Formats: sequence, structure tokens, C-alpha cells
Amino acid sequence: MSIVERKERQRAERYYLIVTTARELAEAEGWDAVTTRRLAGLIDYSQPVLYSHFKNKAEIMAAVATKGFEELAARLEAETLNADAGPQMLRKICAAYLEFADSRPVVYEAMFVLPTKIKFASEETPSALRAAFAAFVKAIGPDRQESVFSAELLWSALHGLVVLMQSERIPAIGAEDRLNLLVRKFSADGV
Amino acid sequence: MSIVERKERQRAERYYLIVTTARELAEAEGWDAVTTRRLAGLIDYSQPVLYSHFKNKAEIMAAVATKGFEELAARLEAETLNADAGPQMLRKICAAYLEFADSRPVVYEAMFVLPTKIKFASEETPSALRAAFAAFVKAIGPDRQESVFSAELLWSALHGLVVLMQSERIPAIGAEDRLNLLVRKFSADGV
DNA sequence: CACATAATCTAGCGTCGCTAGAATCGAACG
DNA sequence: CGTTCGATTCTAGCGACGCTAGATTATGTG
Repeated sequence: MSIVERKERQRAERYYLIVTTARELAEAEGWDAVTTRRLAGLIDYSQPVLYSHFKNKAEIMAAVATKGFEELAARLEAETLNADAGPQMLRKICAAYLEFADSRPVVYEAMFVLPTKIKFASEETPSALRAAFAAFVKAIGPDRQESVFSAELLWSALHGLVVLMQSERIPAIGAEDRLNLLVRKFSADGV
Repeated sequence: MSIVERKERQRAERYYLIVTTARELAEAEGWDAVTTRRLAGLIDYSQPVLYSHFKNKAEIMAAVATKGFEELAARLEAETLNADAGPQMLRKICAAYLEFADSRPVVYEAMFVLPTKIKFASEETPSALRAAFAAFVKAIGPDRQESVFSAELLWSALHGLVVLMQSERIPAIGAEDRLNLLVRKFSADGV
């Protein structure tokens, strides 16, 4: 079975190459620049090869998004380990989320803005995505009554900040102040 | 000058027809279905006529968005008149914002999600957009120290709720609870 | 009625996502 | 080693996109 194994390995390598190249091209010139022709050219294969790995272009972007979920989950979980529950952890998690969005804007876009077939908040949700959300719940306080709704609201606020800033609908100036406000409002006792 | 006036009036009517038809088609089948060919067909003119009114397709969508800003501003301002400042007004304004997004999802998308050349938070910002934002500031409490940052944060949270719900990234169930939480967090004293 | 200008259309360019069918490669076997 | 045949990959092309140049038609003017 050695030959078969080698072929499978080569296919896996090419799959990885496609996903990585798609991300790099998107990071360099935005998702609009990621056309199947350019992507195929960059990996030195013809267009149809892409379609032997992915059903369509959206699936390539979904693969980039999936890798992004894993990275985001890792970053958030790291923060839950390095701090006690409470305002400090909350702040670190929020800051880590914003930092991720800032450092990987196009991956963030694929994960949370562009149309996707990835299921959220369901049985089919990727485990990395569940883990990322769990970090929010933990930061909110896992045993509070409405902690899931609170976590969803916190995530919404962070996501709103990210996309409105990235699209220049709210000014870049004041990002720190808005983060401070957000943490204050979500760590206030009795709410 | 009667002939010239008639021509100008007819041009204005056709402009209005294009914008309205674009919105209706988007509402029926989404923005992807709004192609210049279909739009031209619906108004019984050829494609190039669109380009005698608008520089490109994005400008047509921007015109839909601009009308949306006016409607949103009107809805929010109505709420600032019908209630005293405080938690009640805050809740009404938030609810009105969410109701607008829910009733006109594709217009909302053109206003706040899709790439746009409309300037936010600058001197060139359309007056309707400024008025809508002013309603948030008023609801937060216009004379508070960080009321602009607070209003931006509130808007971010609302926008996050809207887009994450519309893209089915957070469940439809619980919308009321999340709104209640949001109002509580933003009306808590001392924050 | 003839003309000039403005309005509108036909036809086409380059690019997109995607795919059918031809061409090529490579492992297996006589 | 040479042939065969299935798997792999490529060439070429389809229909649709946004947009536009140049031909054509309509319209007001002398």
C-alpha cells in the first residue's frame, strides 16, 4: 500500500498548499483577488485541480475559516488558563479576540462575515468554534443564570466593534476606550 | 425652459425607478440577484442607461443605503421624542434599531455590511446618518463623559446582534433576552 | 423639411466560477 | 521491456458578470 499512501500524502500536501495559498493571497490583496485562475496559477496547477479537492470556491474559503477557528480557540483558551475568572480574564479574552481580528482580518472575514455553510450553535458546529465560545462563557462566569445569553451579547459587541472598525464605520481612534467600557459593562456586579 | 424641466423631471423619475427597483429585487432575491442586466430589464431600458445615472453598480447600492439612513434616522428620532431620557428611551431606541434591521435586511446590508464609499464619522457623513447616531448619544445620556464612546459601543453591540443573527451565527431564539441584557448593561448607574 | 444634438441601443471586451472531454501519466502485467 | 488501462491533469469553452465604444434612433431647432 506504499504507493497509495504516497499518493494520499501528496494529495494532502496539495490540499494544504491550496488552503495556505488562498489565505496568503487574500491577506495580500483581499478575497476579491482570490480567483480560481490566480490561485491555480500560484500553485502551478490548472483550475480543475482545485475542484478535485473542493466542491467550489466557497469550500476553499470555508477551509481557511476552519483553520482560523482553531487558531482563535487556541488564543482564547490560553487566556482562560493564565488568569483567574473575573474582570481580568474578561479583559484578556476580549483583547485577545480583538487582537486576532486585527492580525488576521481576511481570515476573520471568512469566519464571521462572508456567507458560510459552517453551522454555528448546533450539533454540527466545529469543536474549535465551540471551544472559542466556551472561553467567553467562562470569562462571563460559567455558573451565572444567563451566562450563555451574556456570552452571545459580549461576542456580538466584540464582533460589531471589529467589523465597524475594519470597514471604517467607526473611527480607529478610541478603540482602547471602547474596550475599557465594554469590560466595565460586562463585569459590573449584579447584572 | 419647460422642455428642459420636463426632461429633468423624467430623469429624476427614472433615477427613482432604478433605486426602487434595485431595492425591491434585492428584497426579493438578495443582492447577488441584482445584476445590471436584470435591473435594466425590469425597468425596460438597456444596461447603459443605468450608467447614465450612476457611475457603477456600487453607486446604485449606495443610493439604496442613503434612503435607508433616512428611514432609520426617522424611526430612531421618533423614539427620542416619545420617551424621557433614561432606560425606557434606551430600550425603545435599541428595539427600533433591531426592528429596522429585521424589516429591511437587504437595505441594512447595503448600509452597514457591504463595502461602501459613504463616509462615516467625518465631515462628509450624510446628515441622516449623523442624526441616527445622535439618537444613540441622546439615549445614552448626552452629557456623560464618554457618551460618544458609549454610543459607538452600543451601536457595535446592536450591529453585532443583527449580523450574527441574520447570518445564523447566533440562534434566533433568545433575541428578547439579549436585548434585555443589553439595555440593563447600558443603563446601569455608575458606568 | 433638413439638420444637429441628445438619448438610447446593439454588440462586444475582459473576467468570473465552473466543467466536459481530450491528452497524458504511471502502475500492473504478459 | 512494451503494452494496456485506469487515474490524473490539462485545454478549451460555457454562460454570466460589470462595464463601454460606437452605431442608431429620437427630438428639438432653424
